[in-house]
Amino acid sequence: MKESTAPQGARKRISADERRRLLVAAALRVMRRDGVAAATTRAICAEASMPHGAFHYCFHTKKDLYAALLATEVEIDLEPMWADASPSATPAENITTLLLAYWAAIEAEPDAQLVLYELADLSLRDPDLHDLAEWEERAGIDKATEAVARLAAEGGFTLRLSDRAVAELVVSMLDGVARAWLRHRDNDRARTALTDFAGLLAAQTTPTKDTP
Amino acid sequence: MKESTAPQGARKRISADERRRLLVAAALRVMRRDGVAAATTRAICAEASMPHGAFHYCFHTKKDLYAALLATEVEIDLEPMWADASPSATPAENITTLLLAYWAAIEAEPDAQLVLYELADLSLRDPDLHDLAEWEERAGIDKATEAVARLAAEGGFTLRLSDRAVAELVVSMLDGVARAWLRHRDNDRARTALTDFAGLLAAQTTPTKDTP
DNA sequence: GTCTATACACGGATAGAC
DNA sequence: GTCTATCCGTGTATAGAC
Repeated sequence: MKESTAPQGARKRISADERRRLLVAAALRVMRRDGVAAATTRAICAEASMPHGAFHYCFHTKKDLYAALLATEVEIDLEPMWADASPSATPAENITTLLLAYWAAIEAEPDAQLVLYELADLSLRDPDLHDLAEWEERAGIDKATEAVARLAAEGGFTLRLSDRAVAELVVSMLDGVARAWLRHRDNDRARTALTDFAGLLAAQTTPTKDTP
Repeated sequence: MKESTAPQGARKRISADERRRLLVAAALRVMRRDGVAAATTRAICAEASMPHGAFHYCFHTKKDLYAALLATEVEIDLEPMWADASPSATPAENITTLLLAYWAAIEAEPDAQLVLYELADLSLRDPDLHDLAEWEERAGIDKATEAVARLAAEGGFTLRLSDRAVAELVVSMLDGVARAWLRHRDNDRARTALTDFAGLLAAQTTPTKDTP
């Protein structure tokens, strides 16, 4: 109670909220290293240097941890990738550049990506987690839609399909290519596929008439 | 040893090979119904009306069952789908028709598809299963490549990209769309995406000059 | 409020009976 | 060759100590 008198009394005393944060981080490390299946409550607590019992004090059920992970899950930040896009390049070049920039982020952290997919699979079976995954997907499509709109605007072209339709195709294609890559691990094949796909999209563009 | 004398002795006597077959079938049923995670050795044996011990007598380890499943895994039969393709239709129409026909097969058995994906995820983590999954993928691409070639020939057009490149894109896109659909379960969205994609491919075609 | 030790259930695997 | 009883490890949850 006497919060001002005994600073050393807080030696091991951590708030439940902080513990949750630590456990989520530890869980992610274990999952990336050994897979989602290996991320048992015991393994996670060991990783976080906590007693086993701490887990259920913080999360009550393991599903809650999954939910926290799905909510926390880091999205790839598109912002720095726009640096490579240029108004002087052709639509095909700009689309390819952005697609490959995004791909590089995936390729750089394959384990993180795999965890994402394993969690996604989990959420497909569990009704409680399903809503969360669906929401997450909507957010991804929305973000992609914005990116498509911005790319068209900055690149000076318009697409035959709606921004949203293109975004859906892009997200699905990236998902499919990423999963295929996790199997064959052939960087060139993945990049070639995305470049080919960019070509397909570029063929749907017409230049905006503001530079006659 | 006396194989000719005691027919009634075979009352409950089943060959190990036959048992394996039965267990694989039972495993698939359980997995489709309750998910791969719920397909424990006990649950599988119960489904097959066998004693628990029978499992390890037939498979020695559970991983062997996974391997058997990945090898057995049914592929979607393309053959009947060609019926709908017609030489008089446009390339766009023919591509769309075939893509949607394939999609219908996936949509008709969502649970089977989910199991396929769950097993695929498993194989990504396990080095022993990885090779098997990779081989399976090659086979899928090969089959798709043939289908693309046949479609181009029968539809009377050629594609700007190689048959194989197109096949890779198609397989990845189908994979991505299928997984997205497993989340949102919106049939229209999936069909629209595939139709849009077919349009992208159709734009890459030029008619073969044999009907001047 | 924070933490630990323990109970309980279950899955995979095996030794040994039939 | 077929099957049963049992072991060991592991995951989840809780009762109760600090």
